[in-house]
Amino acid sequence: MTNLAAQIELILRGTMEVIQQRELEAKVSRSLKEKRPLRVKAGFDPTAPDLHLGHTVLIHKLKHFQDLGHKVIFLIGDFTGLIGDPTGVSETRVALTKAEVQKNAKTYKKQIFKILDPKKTTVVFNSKWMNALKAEQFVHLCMHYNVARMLEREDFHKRYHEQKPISIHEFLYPLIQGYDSVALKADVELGGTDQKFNLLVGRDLQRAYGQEPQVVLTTPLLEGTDGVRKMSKSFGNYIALEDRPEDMFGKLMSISDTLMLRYYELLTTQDLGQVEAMHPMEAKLNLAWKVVATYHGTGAAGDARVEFRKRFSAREFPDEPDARVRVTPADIPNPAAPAMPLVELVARTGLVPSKSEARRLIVQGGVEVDEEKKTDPNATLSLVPGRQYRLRIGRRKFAIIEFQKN
RNA sequence: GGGCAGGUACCCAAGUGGACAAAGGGGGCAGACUGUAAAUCUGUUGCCAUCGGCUUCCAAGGUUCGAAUCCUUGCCUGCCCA
Repeated sequence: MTNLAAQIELILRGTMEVIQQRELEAKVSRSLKEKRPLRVKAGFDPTAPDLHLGHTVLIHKLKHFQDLGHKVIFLIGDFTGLIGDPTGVSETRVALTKAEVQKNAKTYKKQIFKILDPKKTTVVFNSKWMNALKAEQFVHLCMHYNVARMLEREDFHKRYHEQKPISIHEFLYPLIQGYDSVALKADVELGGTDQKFNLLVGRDLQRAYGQEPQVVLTTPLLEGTDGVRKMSKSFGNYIALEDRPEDMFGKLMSISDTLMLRYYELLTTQDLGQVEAMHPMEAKLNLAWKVVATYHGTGAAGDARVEFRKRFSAREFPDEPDARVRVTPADIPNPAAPAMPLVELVARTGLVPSKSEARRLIVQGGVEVDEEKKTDPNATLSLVPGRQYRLRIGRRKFAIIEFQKN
């Protein structure tokens, strides 16, 4: 097992807040002494997941713990999912049905094991102990927290003062999440920064149940590809786990160098010193490869890399164009001298939204036919039967035009 | 239920009878530059077309030679009062 200082360094890498660092050090050093791994918990609400890289920051942090030999407990909140986390919302969240929860839980499991080692990961569902809890025990649990403290929470506070309804069951959410920590005897719990309150309730409840309180570690929100706002589907700056390998690779290659380091920090276990020593472009290629390999396998990652080199580095025509257009004599007004306006051809690829856009691209020098730039918007391409024409449209779109006699 | 302020292109936002396909910013796209990037600079950003035309400013009506702009109704949003 790795020594204390090295462990702490990796654990703290990229984290927002540790409560308390002293406790963390004590726990780690005791774990070293007693050769007993820490129990590290992270819970996931199985709300409909369109998972993107931003969601994986937490999972990578778990991976760090796993690599250090600690015991990772991945908790799927199937019971809490039925309540709906009130964190950050301004009105009561619609609860999921059991079937939805089950389905989403499955998706989660599939995705996390692309990062975590399934053999070393314990997956638990909190319905297991929550369903077994008797009403009396449940009331007892509620005795350990009070309303005033609940209302200190910013979101509840706001809703209360705005006289918006807060349903009693929403108060139960943090309690149950906290009770999960008791049930699991967690040493450490991870969560996003917005989860801080819920995580802290865990500490209080553990104390109330005579356990040593867990250390709370919060992870930051990952910046999206624009490098500024948090990664989110609604900002369109996200990289989805189910993005095509080439898209994923391309998106990763177009991030800034600064953001690249951030992604290394939060999405890999690679030593950051090493990364900084690399040529930035190599480092970026490496990052893109790693990420794609994680979600699509090394084969796909290799292919994506080759493809990227071709398209962008060498500016070569790719093996597979984005579109193929077949032109037949029926499309030609004058079959004696087969030809078609370039604007028309570009538009027919479907890679541009309109003819106006095609015209614009041509004028701006964004269109090439067989490696030759065409800038005349009124140009016409003579078509030789059976011949293929290679069209480059803009930075990254390629099409093949074929003229067939029949 | 009452009052007030609004709803403009992908987003924010100006425009308050004609010169408006609609300022400005953001974002997008293209070109230059580069490391394939970022930053920067330049151009471009409704549709169709050779001049030019066509459809847009929440929706539906109306006034007018002419409306994003004025009127009516409806729908929606924010704030205030009950």
